[in-house]
Amino acid sequence: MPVARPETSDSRVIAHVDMDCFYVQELYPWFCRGVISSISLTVEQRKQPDLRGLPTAVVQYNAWKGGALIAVSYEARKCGVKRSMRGSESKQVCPQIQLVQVPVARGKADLSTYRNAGSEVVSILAMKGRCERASIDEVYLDLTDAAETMLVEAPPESLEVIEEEALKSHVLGLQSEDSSDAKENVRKWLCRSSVDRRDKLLACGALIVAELRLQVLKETEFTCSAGIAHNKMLAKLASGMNKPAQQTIVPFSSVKGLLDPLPIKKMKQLGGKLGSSLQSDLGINTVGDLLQFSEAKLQELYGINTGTWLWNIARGVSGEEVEGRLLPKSHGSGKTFPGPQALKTIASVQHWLNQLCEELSERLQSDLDQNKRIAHTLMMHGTAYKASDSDSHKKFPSKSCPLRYGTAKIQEDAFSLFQAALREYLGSYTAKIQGNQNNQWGITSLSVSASKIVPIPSGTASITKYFHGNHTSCSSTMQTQDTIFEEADPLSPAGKESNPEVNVTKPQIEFPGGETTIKHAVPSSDQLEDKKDLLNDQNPCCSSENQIQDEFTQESVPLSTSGSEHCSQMNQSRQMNINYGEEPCVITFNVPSSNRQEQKRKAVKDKGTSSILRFFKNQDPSCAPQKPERVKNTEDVKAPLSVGSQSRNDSSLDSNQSELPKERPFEEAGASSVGGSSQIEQRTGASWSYNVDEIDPSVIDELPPEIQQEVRALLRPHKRHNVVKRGSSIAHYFSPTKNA
DNA sequence: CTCAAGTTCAGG
DNA sequence: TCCTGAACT
Repeated sequence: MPVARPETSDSRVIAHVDMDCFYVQELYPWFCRGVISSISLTVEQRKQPDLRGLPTAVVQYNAWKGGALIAVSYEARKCGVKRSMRGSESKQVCPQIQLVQVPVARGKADLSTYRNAGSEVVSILAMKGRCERASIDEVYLDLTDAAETMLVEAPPESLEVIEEEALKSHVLGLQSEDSSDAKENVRKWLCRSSVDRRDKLLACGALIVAELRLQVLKETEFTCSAGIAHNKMLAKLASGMNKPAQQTIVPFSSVKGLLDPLPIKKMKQLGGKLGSSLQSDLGINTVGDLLQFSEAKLQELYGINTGTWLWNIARGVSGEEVEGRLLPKSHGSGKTFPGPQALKTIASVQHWLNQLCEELSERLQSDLDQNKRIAHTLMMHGTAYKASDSDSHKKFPSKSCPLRYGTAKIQEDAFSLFQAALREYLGSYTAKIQGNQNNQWGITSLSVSASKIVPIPSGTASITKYFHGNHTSCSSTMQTQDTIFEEADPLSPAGKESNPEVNVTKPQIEFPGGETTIKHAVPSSDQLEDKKDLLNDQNPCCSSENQIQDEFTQESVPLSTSGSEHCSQMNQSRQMNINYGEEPCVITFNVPSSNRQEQKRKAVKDKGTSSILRFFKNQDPSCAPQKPERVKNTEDVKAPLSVGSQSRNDSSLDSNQSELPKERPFEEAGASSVGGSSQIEQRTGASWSYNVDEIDPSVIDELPPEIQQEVRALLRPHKRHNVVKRGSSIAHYFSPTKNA
């Protein structure tokens, strides 16, 4: 008999909150699903309040056929306007339609407004429990602790008044939802005193979520819909059931009734190919239909992990943790160049890469300033076609390299990556890469992204500010800053006391394959002939090589001290770099703070431990990677930043030519080819010896909590889905073995 | 085991 | 559509 398994997850209280906009929703019901649309609408409403109630659509670009619709208003739909129509097409169907444009910057859509709006809301929702930002407008909350606290200190039945908002909850399985006394029924349900503890916890969770949603409304004018259930999957499912601005509770006893008739494609990971395979392979349509298949059978068909996952979700079981993460793991910027717009010259590719990198760099700088995080990997991806040629089906490869801060360097590195990729794409040495009109290739999309973002010690914030404050006025300080982070230890996913040697080999880790690979990855100078003015005397664009070399020198210095302290090198090299960069300033060496040891909630989490002390208070601030305060918007520094960065960065095809020479003097003075490293060596060497005395070179546990958290997170990239822990029968699902 | 690169999925 | 981001292989 298929029954949802209790296991440990059943007493958790998980909420999924999906933003929408209530007052907007009444006017624009189609906007219920996202802050993106809501925000753009709000902005537009302020500008032009007349838009209310009119057939409206949000459109991206208008160059070609009026742009692409990303959101269509209810009124417009009545006119027959559909998503995936072109703007001009919608005009034909609905001449009076109002088209609102997504902001454009650097020739591409700019979503920073929406990202910031999402951050605004997240910062409020994150206050009552562990919060995971699941997308630009969704979060998961683990409210277990808060709900348990509430149950002890102020259970619903003890309250004289229940929030109106909570009374408007939908309780799956509760009778007479639409009767006139629906709220009274909900009240009774919430206040039942002698029931399953799990339901009482959900009731507490519902009260908390209701309050959170009200607070979001008050402070941001956005509304949210929410689902409250015992795991993420169910919460997510529930949050979409009553929109907008409503919340839905899934009592344990209603899980089966919810899932059994649910079309399989509605499940979170089954909307695509896997869902289709399920339908065709098994001839099923609902989640309930899945119950008849054994776990072994599902594993046989779809692999160990997926099979087990399927078997579990069909029973409402999902052990996925709510990750305490409010900030994105990566930043990216991309653009497509469909059809005739395909890029056919190196110059045009470089132009667009520069635009993309400019945006990326700006966002990275904001992240650094506001969240004190550094990204360590730059990735470039593109799609391309090849006119004829044998293997025209080959895909354009992605390439990555260590990320160096500074717009110009990012641009330079991204361009190098592109050239390496193009070379590979076209085959070893197809002489004609530099394209003119008669090219055989075209680039139909480009994107750059930054990942492996880790926090820097909080004490260095002042350093960051110091340089940030100065770098706009003087490019030398900018250069200095670049150098700092260029040198920053990548903090690659190593650094566990178990194998400290890994740190020593870090260069290889950062750029596997060693030098040979690197040489291949980096375009050879002869291929840059057409752009030699770009890269001339500088060590030919080999950003990667520079990076490697720098890191080698960086590592080689400490090596001279002793070989036995490798485990601490990671910390110290990081510290010393910062010290080095900060030389003109006052700030003292930053010893990893050992307080705030509550850091890794993992330790406290699993059982609902006695960490229940507060109710309706800021709970466990460590869910925020950095500060318990607000999530910093990632890009509201645009104004001050653009003054410096935009002016010094190209807006034309060959801007690099004017830009690079400007920076080169500093590189040559400080870091060109061999000499540069030596200078760095000296300084870092000095800092090193100093730091060695200052710091107890132990291990990871001595890092600041934020670092620890991040490092451990890197060490434990979560395997696919769920599965309950310590559950007897399904414990083996955690087996590290991968399926094919 | 980790990594880079490829694929899939989900949103607005 | 186009753009963004996460996760799995």
